[in-house]
Amino acid sequence: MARRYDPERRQRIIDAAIRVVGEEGIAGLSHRTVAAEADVPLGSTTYHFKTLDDLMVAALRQASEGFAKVIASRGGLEDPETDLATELAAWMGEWLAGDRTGVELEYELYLAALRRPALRPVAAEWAQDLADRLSRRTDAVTARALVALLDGICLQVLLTEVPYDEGYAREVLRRVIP
Amino acid sequence: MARRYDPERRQRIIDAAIRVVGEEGIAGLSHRTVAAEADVPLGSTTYHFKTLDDLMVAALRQASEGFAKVIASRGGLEDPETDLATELAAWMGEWLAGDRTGVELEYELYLAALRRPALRPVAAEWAQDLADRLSRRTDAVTARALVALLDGICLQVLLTEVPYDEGYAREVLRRVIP
DNA sequence: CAACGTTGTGTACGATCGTACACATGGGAT
DNA sequence: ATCCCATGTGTACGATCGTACACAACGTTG
Repeated sequence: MARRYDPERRQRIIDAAIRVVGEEGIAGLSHRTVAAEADVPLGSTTYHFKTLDDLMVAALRQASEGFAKVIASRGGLEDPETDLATELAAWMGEWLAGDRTGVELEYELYLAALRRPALRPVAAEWAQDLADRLSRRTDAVTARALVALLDGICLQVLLTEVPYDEGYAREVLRRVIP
Repeated sequence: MARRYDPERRQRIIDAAIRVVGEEGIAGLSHRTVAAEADVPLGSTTYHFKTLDDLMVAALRQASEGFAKVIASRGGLEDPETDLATELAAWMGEWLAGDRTGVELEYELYLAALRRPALRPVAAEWAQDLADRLSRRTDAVTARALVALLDGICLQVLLTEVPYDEGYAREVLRRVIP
């Protein structure tokens, strides 16, 4: 039977789920594909996550935390000496220019909340965290508007394959900041 | 055998697909569910649409055209006497307050382009049409920015269940318009 | 050290899916 | 009138899915 003692089994399943979504999309997410990717038997994924929604919630939360760390590590966003619009436009450019799989993965999980109410609190927390962080540089209304505009600009790039235009992003972001 | 002569078969299948996506989401879309909804045999859906992507392209295109008609019928958007930000914020409020299924359906198909390259040209056309329409009231850069901001605000409402705030929308839209 | 509950494993069932294919039918071109 | 091909129908196959369940192993608690 060769039972494996694996105290981090649950975490490894989440990591595997994120890899699966990154490579195949949510459409390719199943208990079986995750089990194969994590190298655990089928029963193990169904034991730790009764439904796929549970698994997606865990994956979205982990993606959100990873995103928050990346944001936090970018000091320029908090430095009052920098221009906020310039900083945001530059950061978005780096993010979109990097690993496309990661960007698509995060947006796909985030947007999945549209049809899956279980994901909405996590998605809301994600957006709220980013807005809170921006609130250190501006007021709350502007912070929310910036989050909306950032999302909209990213979606235009991702959905329509229009190349990212940092100058355009900087310009319109600046308009929103009073 | 009772073969039915049905010259609008293809169109009825698209209509059925839109109803299925509206009620069950893209996850519930299959040749079989659409065939049942359209009251046609399975072979008929696979004949008219070889892949589900083909069917989604047709559905997205039809949704886009319906959306364009709704926009066009709203005269205020073109009337230079009205305030554009106020008009857009009011229109978004009506749209979001109306049939939620329709809103979710349109966004779900639109966002599906993230992972399905076949949908991207249609999604791009959708966004471009709206931007072109807005260009009659403002410049091209502002029009694109407005589309992005509208998308971002709608997503915040749909994903996080924050109630729509028309005053907030009007305010930030106004900032983008030079 | 014994009982128990958590964690892990293997397998099976019924449902659903995309796909393929053989065949029927009838409109329109010739 | 005849032929051809787009259109429509029915069925079957293999793959995959969620779910359930019986059982094994191990850590913990008493």
